[in-house]
Amino acid sequence: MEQETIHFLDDTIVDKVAGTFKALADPTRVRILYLLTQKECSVGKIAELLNLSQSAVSHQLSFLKNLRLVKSRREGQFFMYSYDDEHVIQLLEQMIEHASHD
Amino acid sequence: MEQETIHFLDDTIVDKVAGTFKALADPTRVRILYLLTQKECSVGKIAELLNLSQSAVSHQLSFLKNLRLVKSRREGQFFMYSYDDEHVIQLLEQMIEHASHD
DNA sequence: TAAAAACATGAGCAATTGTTCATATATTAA
DNA sequence: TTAATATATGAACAATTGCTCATGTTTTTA
Repeated sequence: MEQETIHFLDDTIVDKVAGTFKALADPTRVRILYLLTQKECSVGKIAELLNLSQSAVSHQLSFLKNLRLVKSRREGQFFMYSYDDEHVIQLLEQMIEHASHD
Repeated sequence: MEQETIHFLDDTIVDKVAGTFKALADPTRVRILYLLTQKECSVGKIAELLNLSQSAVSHQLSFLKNLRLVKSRREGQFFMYSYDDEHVIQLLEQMIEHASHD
């Protein structure tokens, strides 16, 4: 009789995994994060480049910042945003690569 | 004057990326996919092992199958499900690894 | 100091999501 | 054939999401 040992994920891990993927599961956030892989940007610049409202961008950045996927630094009247989780950015880039190849 | 060339993602790519990440953005689907990394399973077995209703599992499998992340084969009265996108499974495993390490 | 610019944030709303419940279909056993 | 088992699926419903709109805060400019 065959015995297979199955491993189950802890709730905290599952929620963290799903929660982080959720950050990548929206077109607007994908665009924002992909932009930030190329250039540190202010909120207004992101809105301009991606053709989004200032408020929408700010809300999404707030979301991403809570998950520590992006960080910001003040520069005069601007807030310059950049990514803050290289591993997650790598996963995003891998998925873009994957989605581009079929 | 500094010039930076910025690349923008096509809509179809963005939607595909976000759509695939959406599949990984729910705790139930993460559990199901992680189980399937270890063992081909019937619908009822998944429901039993993960303590979910048959209907909930079936709906989620239907969702995952539409994205070609899982496949099924008939075995008598059972439908045996397994994963069908090794690359996406790798991304899931990487995120689990990442989430486990802090 | 007053106005403008950049950003954050709460409320509200339509759209989407994940589940349950009821029921339909298909296979196997009696 | 009939009953039981395994799965699929549509409807409905509460919860969540992502946006807009209005407004608040901070910094810079006039």
